[in-house]
Amino acid sequence: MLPKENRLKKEKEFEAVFKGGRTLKGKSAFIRYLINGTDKTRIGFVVSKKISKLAVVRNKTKRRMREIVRLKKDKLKEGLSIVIVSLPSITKLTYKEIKEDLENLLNKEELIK
RNA sequence: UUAACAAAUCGGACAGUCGCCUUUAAUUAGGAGGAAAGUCCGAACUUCCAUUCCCGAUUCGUCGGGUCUAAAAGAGUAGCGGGCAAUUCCCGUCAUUCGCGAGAAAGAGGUGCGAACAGAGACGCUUCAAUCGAAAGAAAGAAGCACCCCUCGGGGUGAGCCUUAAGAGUAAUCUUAAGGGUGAAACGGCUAAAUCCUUACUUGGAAGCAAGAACAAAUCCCGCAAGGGAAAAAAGUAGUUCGCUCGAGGCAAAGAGUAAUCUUUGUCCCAGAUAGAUGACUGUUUAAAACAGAAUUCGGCUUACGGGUUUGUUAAGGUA
RNA sequence: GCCGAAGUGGCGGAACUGGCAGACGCGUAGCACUCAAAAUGCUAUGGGGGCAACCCCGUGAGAGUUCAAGUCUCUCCUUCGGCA
Repeated sequence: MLPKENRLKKEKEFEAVFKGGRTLKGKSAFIRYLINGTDKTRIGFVVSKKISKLAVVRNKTKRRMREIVRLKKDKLKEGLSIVIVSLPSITKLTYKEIKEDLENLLNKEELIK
């Protein structure tokens, strides 16, 4: 789990990222990001009911993504707003496969320090 | 021993590293379920509406605050008795059906309207009729009980039904005895959880924690300003806090009761988030895997579920 | 999270208080008209069995009540809507 200051929370913040952000696409998820003008990097996760009807499965995928991002957090640039939206195929992948995929996305030049 | 039946119960553990939520002086303490699920019933709680009474105001029309749930209407329940805050729930019991059995299933008070098609006939009476087929049988929701005897048309016995009495039971009901009529018309055998009337009992209604309560910006407007915002509009908005977890609570013992359940005493505090906290990795245990994630809170019901454990009972077989 | 609604042929959409499911419209196929087509008219149109008469199964799925269920009751599935 991420500390509170690194979480994206407000409806408006999500809207801003979806409106103005740039997109990167992977196998398990896609990422939209935006420079928010503060010195904190904030990250939000989206797992819709289309991924799975079961709350257990949705919680699990969210927690896995959070864990991956938590371990990667220090290497990211500051002052970004990032939203990670999961794709339906994510439920078929193992933890290691998701980790590889997300790390590939986060290793792009614009995001890394 | 095998096969069953009925209950109860567990829902991985331990150690380490890195994180999250609540909490604390403190890495101090705690951190998803038996179904957290479906949202099918019921209750608590809150607001609104209606009603009763009281107080205050009044332009006598009503309005505001508090309090109560009387009547009617409406709603609910329906073998009988009990339990519960309450229920479509639970326990016991009764009659019925199923099973060799342990057991299981299910139960709508009274009266009437309506009740397709087929059929002589669908329940009150009268009248009519006595279906088709050699038979098995067919048609129907029903086709008119069983056995015995003979001279084939009757007779007898029993069951069923009705009445009365006695006994058992809180009651539904059961048992016994006596009497009665009855085999072609006495009795029994259909009628829904939908509609109407009615009986008994119970009950204010509706919406839901996104219920609701409190505090309350910026900007904007008025004003020279302090300040104000019921002159108009922004705004009682964004946001924050409360509601939010000590409860019809858990555990243990004693007592009442066939039981559901209740009473008393002792003891414990056991999630409270708000883009929403339980995760990731490693080791050991043979293997760690089922269904599945709290969102106002409880009580039920229902559905999903890998693998176990315990208790009681029944049937059949074996041994002593 | 809480509350509510719906599901019927290939499609839309009827079926009133339980009594012959599929009215009506669209579409599709065949025939007629035409040199040809359109338009129009007529006929057919859920599935299976049977020479035929006819029989059986079909209203999202599964149970129940009833003589009889698209309709009433319960469970499950899918889709849609409202509430800050």
